[in-house]
Amino acid sequence: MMRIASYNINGIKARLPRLLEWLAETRPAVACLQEIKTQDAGFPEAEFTALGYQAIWHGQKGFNGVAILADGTAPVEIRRGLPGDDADEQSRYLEAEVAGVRIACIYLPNGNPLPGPKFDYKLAWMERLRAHMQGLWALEMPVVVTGDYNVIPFDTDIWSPRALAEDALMQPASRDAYGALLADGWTDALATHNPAGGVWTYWDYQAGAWQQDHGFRIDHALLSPEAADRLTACGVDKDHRGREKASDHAPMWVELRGQ
DNA sequence: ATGACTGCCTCTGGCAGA
Repeated sequence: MMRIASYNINGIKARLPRLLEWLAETRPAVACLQEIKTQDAGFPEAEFTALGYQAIWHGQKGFNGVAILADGTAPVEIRRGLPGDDADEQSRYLEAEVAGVRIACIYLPNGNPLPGPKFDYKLAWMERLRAHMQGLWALEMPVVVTGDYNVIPFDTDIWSPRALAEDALMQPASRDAYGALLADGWTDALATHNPAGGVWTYWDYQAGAWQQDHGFRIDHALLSPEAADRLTACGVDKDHRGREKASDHAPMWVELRGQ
């Protein structure tokens, strides 16, 4: 069994005690982190080494930033940065191989406000992602593309579709771009195992969203057929959202048979 | 309801997040 988790931690410096606690308690084989919000030099590598995890990371000053941690082994880095735009300097993509599984850690652009350049960037980024994922598909190996997609795929993925109807996370263009990935054949693990929806990975800090369970699902794991064939379980570590100084996201994970 | 929180770097207020 191999558990691969994704966690938008909203600042690795502010979150480090919670993050180390989660790793120690749940011990995923692989942890994909988003929004580390630090430059490369500020990444707390030693803290993870002490826990038995080896890491690669792609940081950026103040915003964004992604990392991949592996338990007891070094993630073999394949790529940093999403291809398709040489002018894109935002740290949102990191790809590695761990135990025969290709793992892509993504932090897809939020896209607000819209219309405007940020929403255009989001849609362009999603087109680039689709093109790159078609190359991953062709590898015919287990591939897991996981992270913060910043897309609420269906109305059943939010407590109130009307609440975010005007938001970039729910725009038809955002959903269509996500739907194109599903049409290409990628398996949305959480959606497949929870066809009725109602599973959240994010609760806003504001307006008592957590207390009222006003959440939605934007953190996803898309699996190639070779990975989907090995999918035995998936879930959300919801209780970690309710802890002191928590991220506004909860970790989500998939379990693959073997290795 | 121009609302609400939180983190970052710091022009300690403005930006970004979702």
